[in-house]
Amino acid sequence: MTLSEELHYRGLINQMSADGLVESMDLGHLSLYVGFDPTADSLHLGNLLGLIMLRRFQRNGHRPIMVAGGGTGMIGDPSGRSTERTLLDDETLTKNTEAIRRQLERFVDFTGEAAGVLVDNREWLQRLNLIDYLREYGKHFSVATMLAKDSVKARLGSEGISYTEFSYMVLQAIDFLELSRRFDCTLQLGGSDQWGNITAGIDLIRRVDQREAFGLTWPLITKADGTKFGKSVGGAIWLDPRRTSPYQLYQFLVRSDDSMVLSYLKQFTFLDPEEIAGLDRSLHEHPERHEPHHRLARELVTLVHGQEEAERATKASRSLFVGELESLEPDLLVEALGEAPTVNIDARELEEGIDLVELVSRTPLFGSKSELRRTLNQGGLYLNGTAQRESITITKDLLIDGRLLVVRRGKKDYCLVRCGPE
RNA sequence: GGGUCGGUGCCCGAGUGGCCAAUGGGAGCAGACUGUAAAUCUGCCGGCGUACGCCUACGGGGGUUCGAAUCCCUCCCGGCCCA
Repeated sequence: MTLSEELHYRGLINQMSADGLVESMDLGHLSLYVGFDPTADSLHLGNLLGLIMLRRFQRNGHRPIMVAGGGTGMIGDPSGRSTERTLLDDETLTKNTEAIRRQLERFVDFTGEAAGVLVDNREWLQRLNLIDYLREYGKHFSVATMLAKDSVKARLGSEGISYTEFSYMVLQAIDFLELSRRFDCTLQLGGSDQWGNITAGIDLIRRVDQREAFGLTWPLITKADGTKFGKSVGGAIWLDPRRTSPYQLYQFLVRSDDSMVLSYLKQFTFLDPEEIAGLDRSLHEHPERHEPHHRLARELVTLVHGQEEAERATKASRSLFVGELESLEPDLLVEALGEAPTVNIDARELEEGIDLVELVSRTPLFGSKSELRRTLNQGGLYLNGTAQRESITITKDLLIDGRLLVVRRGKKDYCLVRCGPE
């Protein structure tokens, strides 16, 4: 299967700038880039597809270039946003860019013929001065064309857009031009919301250097309800394990909708079509086994955090959701709940006994005592696997192995309470 | 700068002197069903207290009133129209 066929099969092509792209794509030896803006000090699941795309191309002999947007990040991309961004200060931006660079480094191969490249566009964008910017680049942009971009149109129809954000596409176009000169980069990839920015670059390269460049976008990845993939209620799913633990990432993926899981497997993993077909069968014949879901979770946690963490997350998930957690060996229990939040309490407090509500309010499981009481009344609070309907007094004899309590909210949220001196 | 309409709980959006912690929808949470899925059904959904209750809240501040999200003044912010 050629690269272009594969991308089609996987549902990873939304738009392509020219038919000629297919041929050069299938021949190999292109240099291509994806940009990552440092809006936070970690990438999130939404950025993952860009990284995976670069890998797919690299496997087919193309050279991947990752651009950390230290410069563009100073302006703020209006694409896909209904509101103006707050400008990040220099210090934050530098810190974020550094953090993101470190994450990016782990995703492509920097050796071999198609060795990857990592650059920060601040390198060239910061050197621009206003007069040069307007004379050298601004002159090539038609305001009418800029106004016609979806990202701009959408904003004009809602809260408006500042001149600063309006100019964003020019900066991204300059990036593409710069990369085409430095690395002979002739292809830019991005999510579908990047189309306008990408074509701005293609146009600039044609006007200034009379060269042909290409663009390719992948579709917006959504959840079954139509909202963006990679966001949970609490916010984004991060690639930094300190923000989103491997276990949480695993769980997020395992809970993917049946209706979406196959397309996620195609888009996010490197499994071949036969294997995916097998998982498809499993989904239909034994939906309760969640095989595709676990495979997806396993693959991505491995990709992001490595083999070892993936093992741990898998094991923890299996212990917590298959079979009786409370019959586990205490040590295994601690191991399985290693990813869950843990609170410590002093053994002396249990001498007199402590109120269940009081104890559980110290866990991060509930936002307030009212919420906790509500859940308790509704039978959604479990202590050592048994639903509690009203507050009880906790004493030593309720401890598992004389040292542990397992608190659970609903079906999925655990907290481990350790009791000891400390 | 002038005119005008508007700013309500996580979001949308009713309410236009007391019955308003505030209708409704969405999101969220819990329960039932199941498969850690979807759909569906039920309950909850500002905080604190088991509870009669108290506190905080309808852009900010001030005022009228026994009583204000609702009336008045003022300030801030946004839409539209005029300049």
